[in-house]
Amino acid sequence: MDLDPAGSARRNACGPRSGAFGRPRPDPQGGRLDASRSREARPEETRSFPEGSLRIAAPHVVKVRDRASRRTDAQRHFKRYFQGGINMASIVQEPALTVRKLYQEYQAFGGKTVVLSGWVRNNRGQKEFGFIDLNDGSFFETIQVVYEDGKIENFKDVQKFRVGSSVAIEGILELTPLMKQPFEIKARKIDLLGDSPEDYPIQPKRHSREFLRENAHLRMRTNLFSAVFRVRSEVSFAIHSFLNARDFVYVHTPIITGSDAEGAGEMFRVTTLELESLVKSGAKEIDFGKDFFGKATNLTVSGQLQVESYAMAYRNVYTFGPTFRAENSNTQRHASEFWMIEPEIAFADLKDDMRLQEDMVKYIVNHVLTRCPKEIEFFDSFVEKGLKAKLEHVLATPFRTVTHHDAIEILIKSGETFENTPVQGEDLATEHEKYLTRHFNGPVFVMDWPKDIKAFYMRLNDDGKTVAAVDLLVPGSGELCGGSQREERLDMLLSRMKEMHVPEKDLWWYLDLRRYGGCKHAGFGMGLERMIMYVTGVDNIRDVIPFPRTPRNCEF
RNA sequence: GCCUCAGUAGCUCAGUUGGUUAGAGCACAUGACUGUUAAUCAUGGGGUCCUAGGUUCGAGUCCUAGUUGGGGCGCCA
Repeated sequence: MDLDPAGSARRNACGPRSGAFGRPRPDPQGGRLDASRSREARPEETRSFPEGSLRIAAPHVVKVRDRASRRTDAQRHFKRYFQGGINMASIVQEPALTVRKLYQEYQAFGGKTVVLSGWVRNNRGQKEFGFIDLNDGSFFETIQVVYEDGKIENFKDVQKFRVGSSVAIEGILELTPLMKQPFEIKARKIDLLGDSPEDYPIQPKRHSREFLRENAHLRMRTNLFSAVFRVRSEVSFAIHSFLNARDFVYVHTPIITGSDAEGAGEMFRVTTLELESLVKSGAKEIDFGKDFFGKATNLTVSGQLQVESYAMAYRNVYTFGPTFRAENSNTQRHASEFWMIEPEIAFADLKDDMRLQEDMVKYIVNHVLTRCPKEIEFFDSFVEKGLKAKLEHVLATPFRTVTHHDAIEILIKSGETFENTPVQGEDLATEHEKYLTRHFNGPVFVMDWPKDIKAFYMRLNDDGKTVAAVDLLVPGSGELCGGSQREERLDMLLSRMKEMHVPEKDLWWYLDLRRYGGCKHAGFGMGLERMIMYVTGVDNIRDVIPFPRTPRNCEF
């Protein structure tokens, strides 16, 4: 039994990650680095890190200094929840050194030996030396590795390492305050782990988005998509952390549904019936009683109805998962499979719902600006000029609100010539949304929609003509969120369902929510991909979802 | 689903009113180069011009159909 976390970390670090070089080297500096402290340190703190306390063990392994700081964050976390009896050292693995960590704390690593693994983004060989731009996936930026003839054993081979190859590198980190990059690695050893032959499609040059879409399994190795999908991860995390901090309960609503009354569009049929043999047997009708669930089933188009039932028990809840629409939509803003966040709040009205939307959007924007500054900088320069200023403006400004009636008035009085003439009581066309977001110069809520163009579950306003629905429009992504206060009055809900030909028998359980302890409540759906498009400036949904599914496209 | 534009080297593209052997940059290969950073320079290899049919003495170029991709609209998040 090994109760020494540092010792364990040392062994772990010499495992698969440093496998390229076998055993760890003896400590060249004979020193140690305070692991726990450096992990917590923010860059500005790191700069004033006392030089004397820095010592290093095996090349990239950070050891600890005293008993108080002997545990890593993860170990302390475990300790807090599982007091006693647990062997932390056997569970917690010291994370490998990454390029991200070096960029955060490079001052502290000056002159130290480091070990990295990653992929060659570019290799510029010259007669007696050369430069590899290494990206290890942990950080947007590459790190420059300098190799010299005589300083490494396999100079001639390394010169030939091609773009895309995976390599392991050992070398000394040198601070280079006068160069383009603040530091670089002087290599002592470079090993090829995986070659990348000359037909590797991703080259250090501009590729079209269309080409990269057809290489969706490789495109995240480019600057653009590396940035997009890291932001996607951060946006997702921000959503959970925003709602979790407000004590929302995360509900996993079903993917397969037996109801086709969700009313959000065409659905994908789920079946185990053997369609070929049905066709061959010449069957005129399909007996869904013989299907897997004993009834016709589909992929969900929304978890809203189910999550409403959880809101009637937990008060504040949300779903966050994939959603499927079989619409034959061919636009930059639609996909057949996408991710949606659907918060639902009890004892709340439309105003509360709008406040939540605004807070959530701002929280996400702030999180991405804080956590992905390099990525945002890149989007600002190469994707959407002025993106950063746009996002900062979003944070600084309250969202505007307009009723549907007033929005139509604005359009009518705008003097613009629209292809679709704006008419009171009718829906907004895409060109109308675009005009409104320009007019208000940022996100705008459009509320109180005509009841005939909205869903049956939306609460009828006192005017009897409109419902308490709201769309949040943003420049570029169009409708980012769509929400409403729900109709909690059973009689009103029933008459609306009758009006709109929604079958009561499938939704008996939904109606029960109004019968037993019903209360006013509201919620909304946010398209994850539309949020990502908004914060990155990337204008095609197919470029913000890892493997996009659209009509006639299900490759990968 | 409707409208529209495009498909030429591994990638990004040029290719004139139809005319001889279809070009460039990057990538790749070989060489040069003592600090490059989408390095640079020299040399070289690399093409079913999306597919099928048609017009023509002759088609990368014109016509028809198909196919794949882009953009706009509708449906929505």
